[in-house]
This record gives sequence, structure tokens and C-alpha cells, in this order.
Amino acid sequence: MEHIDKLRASGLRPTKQRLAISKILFNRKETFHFTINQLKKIAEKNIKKKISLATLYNTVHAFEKKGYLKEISLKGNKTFFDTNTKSHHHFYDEETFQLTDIKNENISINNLPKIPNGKKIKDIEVTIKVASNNQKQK
Amino acid sequence: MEHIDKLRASGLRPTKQRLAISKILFNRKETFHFTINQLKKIAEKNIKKKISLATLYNTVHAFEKKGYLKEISLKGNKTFFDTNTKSHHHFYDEETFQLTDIKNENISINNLPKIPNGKKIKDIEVTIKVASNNQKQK
DNA sequence: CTTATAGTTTAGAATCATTATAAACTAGTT
DNA sequence: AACTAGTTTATAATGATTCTAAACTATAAG
Repeated sequence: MEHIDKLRASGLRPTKQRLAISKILFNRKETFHFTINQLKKIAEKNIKKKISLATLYNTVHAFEKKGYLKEISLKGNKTFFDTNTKSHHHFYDEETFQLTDIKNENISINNLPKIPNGKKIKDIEVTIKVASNNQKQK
Repeated sequence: MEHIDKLRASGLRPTKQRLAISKILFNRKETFHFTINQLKKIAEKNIKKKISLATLYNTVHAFEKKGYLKEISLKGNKTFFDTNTKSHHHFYDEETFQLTDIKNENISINNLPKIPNGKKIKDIEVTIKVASNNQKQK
């Protein structure tokens, strides 16, 4: 079963809680952007029981380390994760705090500057911040 | 005096603490990237007295609101500010946590996708994450 | 120059996200 | 069936940020 495999590949034993988390994250067609607290609410509704924050953090971090999840760079103090781990970009709505994927083919970057000494590019992230026309720029 | 003007323009009375902060931030040729705690250390060394965190947060946020400072989107739970408020981009070294400006002319983006309904682009931020060749991708 | 007041600074408390801890629980093996 | 290593949980600890209320200060008015 795919969720068991994902968990084992991430170095985790399959448990009820972890299976619930895995299903929420990966049983979907669309990219899923979430914070730990959003995930907690969904998971607790699904299994009709509380799940400890420690379990959520542990599981999400194990998936991230394995490369099944990616952390997104954003302002503010909440951490967002993304089930789309391919290099890709985002619209970020500063009013609703909604993130939307931009397919990689829809953006191209030219004139890349030279990389600092002895360093390699690990990822390129483009964030396009949007808001309503009448919105004050933050 | 320029710092007094900047403070007044930001809705703040000039005080010793705020003048010290303003000088640290804006008396420099190069872009300055900082966290509140880094700024606190520098400011306390300069005036040889403690400055309360509340004062630092208030002052920095007033400058940000006025547009003299910009918050940078990054992973992690610390907030970075930038004295370069023009739209521009960054290298982010995942090993040393160093940020380096990329001049805007050095990057160009093509094929911009369409913006969601009724929204306008407020800013575009490109972050190029770099690390040593032998560094595990986080 | 003195005073009044509105704004400011400060230490510390409160809050929020995240990580650590240790005891109770469970998967998977023997 | 029972042992062991890994897991879950509630709670404490930590770190960043915001709030609060009392002491302080810039500045405008007399």
C-alpha cells in the first residue's frame, strides 16, 4: 500500500496517525499547501481523535527530509509546506494568505547572475505577491 | 538632519534610541540585511546601553510601513529585513544563512503567467538558494 | 524657562510556533 | 505471548514577537 511505503521510505513505522496524515497529504490530485495547524485540524476531523502536535511535526519533517514535502519561503512566522516538491513558483495573495502554484513552464529566468564561489544552486523560488488593486502595499 | 526627517515621515518622534537605529540602518552604502536581534546587538554596542525589544520592533515596523525597509520572504521562523526596498532578488546560502542581493538587471523573467482575477502584482521576489557542492539539499 | 500632555521607553508578562521530554503505549519480531 | 525498539501523548521548554502598564521625555504653550 502506497502510504505504508512512503512512511517506511521516510524511516517511519506505519501507525494510525501517520497513515491518516499521509492520506491527507498525498491522496489528492492538486498540490496541497498547508501549515501544521491546518493539517492538525483536518487530521483530527478525519480520525475523530486528537493528534499531538509532536506527531504532526515529526511526520511532516520526516516526509520533508525524504523529499516528499517541501517548505515554502514566505514572510511571517508560520511555516508552509507544499506537496509539490518539484521546483516551481507561487502566487501569494497578501490579503487572503492563499498560495497558488505557478507551473514551471510558465516562468523563465534569464540573465542568471554568477553564483558565489564554490557554491551550487539548490533551488530557485519565485514568489509573485498579489493583492487587490485598492490594497495598500504592505 | 536626514534621520530626523525619516523618523518624522514614519510618524515617530526622534529619540536617542530611534536615531541610533536609523543611523545603523541607513548610514551605509551597501544593502543591509538583518534580524531584530542582530540590530539590537549593534544598537546596544553603539549607544553602550540596552534598548528594549519593543522599541526595536516598533521602530523597524514603522520604517517598514513607510517603505524604508522591506521584509524578506525566507524559510524558518526568523524575520529578515532589508534596507534595499527596490524590487530585487537574493542569493540565500543555506549553510551560512547569508543573504546577498542580486541586482535587478541581472535577472529577467519571461512568460509571466496570468494573474488571478481582480488582483495586481505587488512584488516579485526571486530567491536562489545555494550551498556547497557536497551539501545535502535540505 | 516651566509645565502639561501626548508620545516613548522599558521590563516583564502574554502569546504563538516549534522543539524537547519522559511516561504510557504499540508494532513487529522472537 | 512477550520483549524491545520505536511511537504517541501531554506538558514543559524555548525563541520570536506582541502586549501592557508604569516611568520617562519631546515638544508645544504659556
